[in-house]
Amino acid sequence: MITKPTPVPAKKRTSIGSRRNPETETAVLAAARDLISERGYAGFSVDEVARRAGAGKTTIYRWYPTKADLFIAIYTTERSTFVPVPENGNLIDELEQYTTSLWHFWASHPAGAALRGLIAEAQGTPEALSALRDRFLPDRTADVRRMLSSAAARGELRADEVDAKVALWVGFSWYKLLVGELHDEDVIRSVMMQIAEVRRNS
Amino acid sequence: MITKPTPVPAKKRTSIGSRRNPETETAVLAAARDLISERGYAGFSVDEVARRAGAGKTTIYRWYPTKADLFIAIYTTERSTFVPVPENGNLIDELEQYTTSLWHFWASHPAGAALRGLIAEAQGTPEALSALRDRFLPDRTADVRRMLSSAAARGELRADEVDAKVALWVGFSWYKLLVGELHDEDVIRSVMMQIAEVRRNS
Amino acid sequence: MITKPTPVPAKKRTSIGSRRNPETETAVLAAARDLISERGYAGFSVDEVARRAGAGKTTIYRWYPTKADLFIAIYTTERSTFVPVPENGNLIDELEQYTTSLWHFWASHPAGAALRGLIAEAQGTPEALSALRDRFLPDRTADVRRMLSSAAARGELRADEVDAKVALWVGFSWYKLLVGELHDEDVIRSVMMQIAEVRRNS
Amino acid sequence: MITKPTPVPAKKRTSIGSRRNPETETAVLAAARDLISERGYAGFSVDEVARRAGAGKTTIYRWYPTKADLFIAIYTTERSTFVPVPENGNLIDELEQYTTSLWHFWASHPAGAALRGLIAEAQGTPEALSALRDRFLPDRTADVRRMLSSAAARGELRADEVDAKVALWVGFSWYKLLVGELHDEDVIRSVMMQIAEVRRNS
DNA sequence: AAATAATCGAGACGGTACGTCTTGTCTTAGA
DNA sequence: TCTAAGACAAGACGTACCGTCTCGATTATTT
Repeated sequence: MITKPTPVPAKKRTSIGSRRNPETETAVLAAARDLISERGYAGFSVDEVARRAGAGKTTIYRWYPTKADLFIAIYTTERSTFVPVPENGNLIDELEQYTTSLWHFWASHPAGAALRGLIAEAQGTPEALSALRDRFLPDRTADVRRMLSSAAARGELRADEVDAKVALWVGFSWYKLLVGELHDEDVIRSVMMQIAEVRRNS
Repeated sequence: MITKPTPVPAKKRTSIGSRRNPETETAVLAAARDLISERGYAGFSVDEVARRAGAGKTTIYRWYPTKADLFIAIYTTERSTFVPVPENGNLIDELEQYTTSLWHFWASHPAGAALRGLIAEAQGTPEALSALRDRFLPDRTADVRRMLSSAAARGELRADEVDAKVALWVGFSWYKLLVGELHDEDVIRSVMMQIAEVRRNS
Repeated sequence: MITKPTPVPAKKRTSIGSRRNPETETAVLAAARDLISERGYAGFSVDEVARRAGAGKTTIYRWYPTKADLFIAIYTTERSTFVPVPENGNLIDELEQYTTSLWHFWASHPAGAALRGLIAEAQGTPEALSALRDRFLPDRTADVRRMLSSAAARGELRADEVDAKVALWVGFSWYKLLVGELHDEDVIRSVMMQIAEVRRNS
Repeated sequence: MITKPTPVPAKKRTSIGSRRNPETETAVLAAARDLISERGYAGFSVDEVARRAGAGKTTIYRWYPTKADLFIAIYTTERSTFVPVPENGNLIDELEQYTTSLWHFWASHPAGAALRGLIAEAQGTPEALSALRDRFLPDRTADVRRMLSSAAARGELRADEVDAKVALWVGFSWYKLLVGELHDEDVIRSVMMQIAEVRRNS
């Protein structure tokens, strides 16, 4: 009763036969991106994506059997473009720059909302949880892991600390994303210094 | 879809007048606790809580205008009972014991699922987000903040590090909760050592 | 969600002890009248009457055990004032004037909506049906019956026709009320002539 | 609270694609018919129809946007089968036979309850009122109008009386239906004679 | 005066219906 | 074989109302 749901399918697309139609693929992803950034996790529905994309629901479910898969797809497009991986030999600077870039990316692109959706979804269904943990996380923490490993190789920290530090970094970034405090960039540097700190406690 | 929905309202309760009926309150909370631990966030519905508690939906909505409020209520009961706050003058030990207790609590009580639900809910609705950030978090991080502040008072770390360390601790614990790795207790000690580490980088 | 429901109880009334409070009685009836004329049958609720009247629901239910009773009460006040019973020895004129007055009354006072509500209510609950048939109807058709009986006494129609004619008159008036055609006064005269007609068929 | 709500979906029906499923259509109408005749207007709910029919509520609302539409659908099935239109050249006999058949139909089939529900519903919502007046009535009074017009063509009554007589007939029949006096068939003949009477008053 | 009894407002309560929404499955018809 | 369209069962959402109930205050009558 509230919203006229933007029925505009722009153009008519039809099947191109027994191969996946790339136009449709694009349209679905674009619609999903728009929707998640307009309305957030609540207000995101497969029906609405289909409507906006002018796609059949079946089509969407064929490619993305789980909402989680769809969120991952939304997230993945463009991330590498927008989050450059710095490499200047100074771990703290690298971490700070990378984290800042990432937060900007999250705040300014549908990807942030998509990740929030993915995490939320994972709290409900086991498939989404394993998609998050097994398919999403390893890839997405690779950059930070590499920075830390390089620093360890340079002797700046101990190799057996890397895992813990990665977990700390992911946890911190997610936490700020999930409570909606991405604007709070001032804390980044001091936290990254903390993470970069070599441990001397027994 | 899966289970016979447990229609059994056990006993008949009647109103005790125009003041809140504590029996009903108990029944609702108990039903909510059971439900979230049986079925998780998906599968948790106010309808079902009402059905199990033998309560009217209106009653539930009267007390808990938001699902978030209900989750907080589920979480809050018993937490203090089950998560003792250690105090032995050794920060790392305190953090380790406390975190371990908390993870046990999360893993073994509906509270864990409730917090997961609360965080998920917060990704959808602004009310839930502010409930999480403004009403839930400050209270629930008070213990750790106190431990760290005490340590700072003892000169074991710098006072201006406390906030960052609290955020790191919360982020890390949430992260492990959200990806379902609470069983992975081995990492706790090394991470707590990292958090407890005094920072010497500029 | 739509309407701020006009909560204003103007003044605070309190109990005057172990006797019925006439102020409250007046307030309830006034609120009920206002409500039914503002919102019609749907949109009429005891809750709202209580709210507007500043009365307790229990109080209302004490006096009017059934919604039907409340409708009858709304209807009854003022009817005699507004619907004069003509008496001029000409049956057709009497019927026409009386019917016209009645339709005006129905159209311009809450009473019309109240009767519609009463009839609708009677389709749902047996109590309302018997209130309508046994307590409401006999009284409210007495005037027309008297007109017809007088005409029969004057020899203008047969005595055994009266019942049928009363039923025809009631049916016709209700019908026009129920389909919302009270404005259609042009038909009144021809129908009343038809009703006043003496029957000559065997 | 009274009755075991008969959940029995007998068989599982599934979608037959992007066309309306006639099995479902039948099941919904059957359930609606049963329900209205078992429980009457109060006690009739879309929820319960859906439950009994094993249909989704959305499906029902798709076909019958208004309860009024559903009532009309219940009413319409089978009416022509059960209410034959007599044609023997004698207006009074025709009216009497037709009215008697109709009352029997109303009394013995869900249709009667459905019409009562429709009329009641029309007192609440404008949509239902216009459905009743504009979509239901013209069709359903066509038979009687035809009888009267034929009689007028035969010179038995004046053509300009027909409308008034139709209104009288509808009003009378509804009245008896609405006050639950369909068993009172004895009055039919005398009333029909009255209606059939040619008017001689000026 | 004190005790008793009725009446009041307020509103909590268990139920239940409303009409809308979303999910994931399924079918058709067209390319 | 893939597509858009959309029907479908299931059931949750949050709001509204029903009629019953309990409270504590207020008042009139009885003792």
